[in-house]
Amino acid sequence: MANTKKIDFVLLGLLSHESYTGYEIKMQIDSALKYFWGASYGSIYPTLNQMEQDGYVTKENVSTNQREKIAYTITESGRERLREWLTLPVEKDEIRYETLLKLFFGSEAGAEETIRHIEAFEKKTEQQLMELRGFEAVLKPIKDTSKTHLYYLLTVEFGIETHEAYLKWCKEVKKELKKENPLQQDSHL
Amino acid sequence: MANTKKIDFVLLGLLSHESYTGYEIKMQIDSALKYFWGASYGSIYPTLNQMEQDGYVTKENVSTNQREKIAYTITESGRERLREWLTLPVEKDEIRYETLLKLFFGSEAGAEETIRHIEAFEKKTEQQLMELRGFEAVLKPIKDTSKTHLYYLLTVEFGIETHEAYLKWCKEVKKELKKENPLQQDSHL
DNA sequence: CTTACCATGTAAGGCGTTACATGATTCA
DNA sequence: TGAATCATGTAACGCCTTACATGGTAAG
Repeated sequence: MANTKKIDFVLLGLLSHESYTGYEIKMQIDSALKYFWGASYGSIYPTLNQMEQDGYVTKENVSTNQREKIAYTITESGRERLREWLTLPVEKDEIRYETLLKLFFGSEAGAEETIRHIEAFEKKTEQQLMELRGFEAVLKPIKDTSKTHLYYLLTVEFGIETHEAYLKWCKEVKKELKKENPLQQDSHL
Repeated sequence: MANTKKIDFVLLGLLSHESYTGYEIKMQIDSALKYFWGASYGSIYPTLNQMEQDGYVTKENVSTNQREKIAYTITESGRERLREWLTLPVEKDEIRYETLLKLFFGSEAGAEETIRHIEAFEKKTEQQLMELRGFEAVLKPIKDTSKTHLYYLLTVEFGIETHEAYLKWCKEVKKELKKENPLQQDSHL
């Protein structure tokens, strides 16, 4: 009851910025939203069709030659639905970090094994942080040219702050676990 | 294929620390794991029964008077299965933050509305941070008495670092959004 | 005596990923 | 000419939450 599906609002939100094809929506999700949300084609395309039937979006054939291409545009009714959801309180923020699970149960496998997971997490975090800083560099200069740029930038700043915190934490964890297991050196590729 | 369910390992992991009833497992998940994982009775009880049939845990009736109570204990085979999973690389760490979604699409609702979500997030973060510091205060003095305490503490430190980062970020976001909407004052209850 | 908590479980159904299916276009 | 990318979609199925069902015990 409390938990309604969010995919409708993800699509409506993206389409409130500009018109997109299903494929472009997927690309947006995989770049801009990927640090806090995800979705697959198997949920995007059917939802788009459903929302067209419900009058929240309109579809337009923009095929070039033989390559079929359908652009979706939000309607006023769709915008209203989005705004309505936007005023509702947040239902749930959740994280599911398998890395933390493996750390929590790490005593069964030992410090050495656990350090490996932390180092993998650290490496991934560093890469993502670089990407986020790239977004930041693009968005910061244009943040006053459009509201959407500012809001986008603020979510990027969230990613940066949290990823920096992750890295700081990784260092502490490694230090602590290497006390457990004094032979362990920094592993290099 | 890549994504196998984790509930088995959550239960096995908890039972590797000590024997529990299904009810106690749920309490553990809702206190120690809740910052990075969740599970409901509807998945806990059936999984426990399945794992008993598979020989990963044994059950023991520990009912007191009329109150039925079943304690589960991990077997050597269960421990092996846990250790095996522990050596496998992490498949996925994910976050699903509705707050970030509402911020990303915030331009449709406006700064004032969006600030409300940030303030709600900030308040919840402060409460959770207090709870995490409580855990830290308990665990820090005993971290050398058991490996499990140390690993538990490290996950608590993760919560503390990230929640502090959240709070820092909330301040920046509020500052930035209030520029957008200069009439907005700090809201007080 | 009733509310809150202890305790175990099942059934229905939602949600959404994974895998599959199909075909055009671009580039090396 | 084969691989990568563009592009749309469906079907199967897995996973897990929600809601329901049942009953004991402790405290006020």
